[in-house]
Amino acid sequence: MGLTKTEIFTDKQNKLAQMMKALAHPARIAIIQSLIKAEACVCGDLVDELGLAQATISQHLKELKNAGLIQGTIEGTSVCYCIDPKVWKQYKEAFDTFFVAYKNKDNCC
Amino acid sequence: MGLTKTEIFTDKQNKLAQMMKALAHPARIAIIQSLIKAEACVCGDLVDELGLAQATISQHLKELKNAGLIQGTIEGTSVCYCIDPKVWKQYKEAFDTFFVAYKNKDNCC
DNA sequence: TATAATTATCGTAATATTGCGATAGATATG
DNA sequence: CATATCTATCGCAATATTACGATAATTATA
Repeated sequence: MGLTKTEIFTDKQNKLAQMMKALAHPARIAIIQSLIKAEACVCGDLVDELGLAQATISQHLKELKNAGLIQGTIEGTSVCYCIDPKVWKQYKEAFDTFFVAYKNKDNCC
Repeated sequence: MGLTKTEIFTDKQNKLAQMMKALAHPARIAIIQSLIKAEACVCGDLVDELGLAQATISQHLKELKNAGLIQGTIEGTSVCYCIDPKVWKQYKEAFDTFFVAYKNKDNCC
């Protein structure tokens, strides 16, 4: 086992879970927040900023890239990473929809 | 290795990542959505509803309980689970704050 | 072309997660 | 009290994640 049974859930449920997963690590939260503050960033800056090895940062950046949240454009010897506004909006809306679904009705438990 | 270095991140970053992790599985998303729809629920119903074994459901419920998102009150031989409104609100606000921080400025990359 | 600078990838070790059968624990009912 | 019902926990196997050193790949510069 150890394998999530995606086939028994809806596409939306699987997608939302994957979105959550993309952000379910403090390093990736920190990277995103750093990109927001800087509006642009290269991996090297992040290695200095966070306390993780270059290989580790690169791996987290790859996951964020796979999630679609960030894009990287090559700029000389370095890479400029930034947030993808469209995907960010999709995330925001998906999360909003999820959290808005529950209204506290005080009529249970 | 294999151990997240929480000590190099802020409390907020660690907490937000943990919140994301609590919801980073389709079964837990499905459980929450089921609780929202039913306004109350027992574990047995979820076992029928989702296609996972009772032990697995119980494990996911435990994680959601640890995350504070749900509460369980014993009701005879079964347990009535429901969402904790206060914690839900905290989650909602934390997520909102995170997603609102980025404004698309079209002046990068 | 050689060197420096920067990022990606590979390989590996340690830890975490997922799923489930088996079983224990708790409570209602006969 | 014995039995049925329901949930929690244990133990295990399979897979995933995290972290990092070493190294490859790419591009700028001397």
